[in-house]
Amino acid sequence: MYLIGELSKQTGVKIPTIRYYEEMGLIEKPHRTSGNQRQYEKEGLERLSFIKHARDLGLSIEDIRELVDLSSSPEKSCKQAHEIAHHHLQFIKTKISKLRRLEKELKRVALLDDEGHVGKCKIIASLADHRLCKGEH
Amino acid sequence: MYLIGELSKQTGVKIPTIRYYEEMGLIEKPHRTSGNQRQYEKEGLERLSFIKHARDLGLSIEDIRELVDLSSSPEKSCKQAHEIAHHHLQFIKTKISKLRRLEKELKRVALLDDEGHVGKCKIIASLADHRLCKGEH
DNA sequence: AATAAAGCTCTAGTCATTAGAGCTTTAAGA
DNA sequence: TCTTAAAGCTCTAATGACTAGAGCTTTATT
Repeated sequence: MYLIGELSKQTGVKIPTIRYYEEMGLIEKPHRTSGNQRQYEKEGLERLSFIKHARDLGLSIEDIRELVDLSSSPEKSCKQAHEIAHHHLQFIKTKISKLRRLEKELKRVALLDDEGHVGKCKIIASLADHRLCKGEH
Repeated sequence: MYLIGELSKQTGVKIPTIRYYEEMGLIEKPHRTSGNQRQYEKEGLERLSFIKHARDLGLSIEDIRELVDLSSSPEKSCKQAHEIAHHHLQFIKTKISKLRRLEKELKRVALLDDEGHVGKCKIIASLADHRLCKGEH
């Protein structure tokens, strides 16, 4: 039995976000007290944790809605859940490799200054000169 | 000399997005033809490519504005440039390590299905079970 | 000269929140 | 019991980074 503030603390999801999820139909409308305040049960906490977890992993609300819907019809759902997870894994992998390339490029740029103090600033020149990393991303 | 459509094709940035970047001050206002159409030079193309790359890598508009300002204002000191470059390098490194953790977890989640078709879908169960990755995100 | 394609501005919509105004309910102390 | 303070409520509007559409003008081609 948690009020929204407690639920927020437990899950790390901010209060307006919880209400937004409710409006979006991601979480069930909770029971209200006589004074109209939301009152959550353990299941509400669990579902919100699930959503938080999936959001942290970068899944979209729609992805999550799919997963949530799927979890209520478990017999034909695993394949689809697998697809969603894999699709997202691919997305993350691409992102990582792109970031590695930028890291390399930024390192190159940042290190220039070690020798660059003799003449003009080479960092700026290098940032402006995009040819050096053409085609890499 | 490109019109906006050509620039869009060359860079992969959609036309309204180019105009949006202009409004945001990320790219310079280009010369207009007698008929008021935007006409870009090589430099315009290069800057937009740079922005596209940085966006693909997940840098925010504000991050990019800093880099762009840096690259187009040589009066700024080399020290400042060095600081900004390093700051972004740090930013990228953090981002990479965060994504690596997500990758690991998603792999764990996605691979579950290899054995999971026997019983209930373990992907959903795993996403719901936050204990398995507590503290990681 | 006519038509299609591409350009223009301006407004409004998207997603996933987040912030604020202005009110009510609840818990705790005097 | 009365009074605050904290926490709740609804509703509206803003954020960031686009994206789409209406309704018009310019340019290229036949």
